[in-house]
Amino acid sequence: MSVTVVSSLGRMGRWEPDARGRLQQAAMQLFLEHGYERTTTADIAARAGLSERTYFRHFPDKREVLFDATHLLERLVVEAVAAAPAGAAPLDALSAGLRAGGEMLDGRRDHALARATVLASHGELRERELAKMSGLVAASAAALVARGVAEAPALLTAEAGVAAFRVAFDRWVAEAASPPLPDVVDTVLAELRIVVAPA
Amino acid sequence: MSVTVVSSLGRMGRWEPDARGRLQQAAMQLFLEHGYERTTTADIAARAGLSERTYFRHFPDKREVLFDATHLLERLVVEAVAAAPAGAAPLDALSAGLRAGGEMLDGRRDHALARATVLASHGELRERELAKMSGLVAASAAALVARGVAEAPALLTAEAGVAAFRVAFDRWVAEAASPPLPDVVDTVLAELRIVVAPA
DNA sequence: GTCTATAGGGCGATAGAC
DNA sequence: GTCTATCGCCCTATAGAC
Repeated sequence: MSVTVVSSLGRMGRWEPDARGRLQQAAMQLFLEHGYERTTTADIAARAGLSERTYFRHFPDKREVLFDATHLLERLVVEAVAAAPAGAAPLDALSAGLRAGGEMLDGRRDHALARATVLASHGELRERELAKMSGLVAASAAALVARGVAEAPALLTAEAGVAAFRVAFDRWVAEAASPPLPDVVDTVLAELRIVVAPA
Repeated sequence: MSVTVVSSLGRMGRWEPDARGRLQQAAMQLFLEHGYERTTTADIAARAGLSERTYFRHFPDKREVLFDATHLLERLVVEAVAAAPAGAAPLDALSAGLRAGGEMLDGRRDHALARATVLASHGELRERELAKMSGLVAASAAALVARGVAEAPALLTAEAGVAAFRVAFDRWVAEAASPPLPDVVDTVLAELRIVVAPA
């Protein structure tokens, strides 16, 4: 999920460009090579050709370097929720948003798999991932409220929808020959509707 | 959520009894008095009359001291799911489990409120809380699988049900004159069924 | 119990770009 | 001059090793 937006202007002066992207790349490599625990923030900075102190200017802690793409995912979901047809039910609007988020990730399954491997290796990282998903819930709920949905149903819809997205993502990552992520999202949302259906 | 099971045998020998409970009490007090960040693990140990090393014998990190009751909650939910009527639908069985968990917490709203205040004060703690709820999802899904529910619907039911439980808990804590927690859980589950209902 | 490595923050200095 | 990215050094607390 590094989404390194490399400046096409070439070097901009005294420093190599894209320090942030270099830190992300270095971190992923080192976490895969030696494991998360046995990699220090100093190691990451060194491989990126920067000082440890500079690492902490870009990322507030050791975990955050793996979560830069979350902002983009959140933005895509929120925008697609806003763009959903005016008459759409809350969960249908959110469904459109989550599919849009899924499209962004779908082309990057290799990276998603590598990242999932690292995340699985350490509880700290899984905790951070959950926190990010919780942020997505809040953003999704806010996007629904902006459509005129009341607070309570907006929050519940967001919780259920994002939970389904997580399940879909895990399933998509785990299976080598998986349908495109947006399709898996649709499938899981349909399954959700069934298990939660009123008697 | 400290659930200090004080031994009624009085002092048992060389040490003051219930070191673990004393650590939990000391931590809650200090976090409320001076804030989470400005309390050190050494401070907690000192107030409990123990060494810092002993703190880490009882809890693996600074956060975990606030999460001891999670095991009990998980056990109550799992047992009640197992005890649900054989014919009950997955979400109905889980609903019984979550109400049972709610009953345990219902008599301790003061403590829940104080604890929620501390949790809200620091991201690290909210992350840990989410991780614990994720554990509850896994345990609930396993309990449903033990009833014969297939993996996929069991996981989805657990995700949605526990999400509803969290929403209910937050609502119950936030409102001074709230109905009993099990009732709020029922209310929120009913709301969930509505927002997720198939068109 | 003691000892140590690492995370992570505070502050000031430097060196470009503008 | 201002603004911003970097570095270096000092510090404490966490957490694990011995």
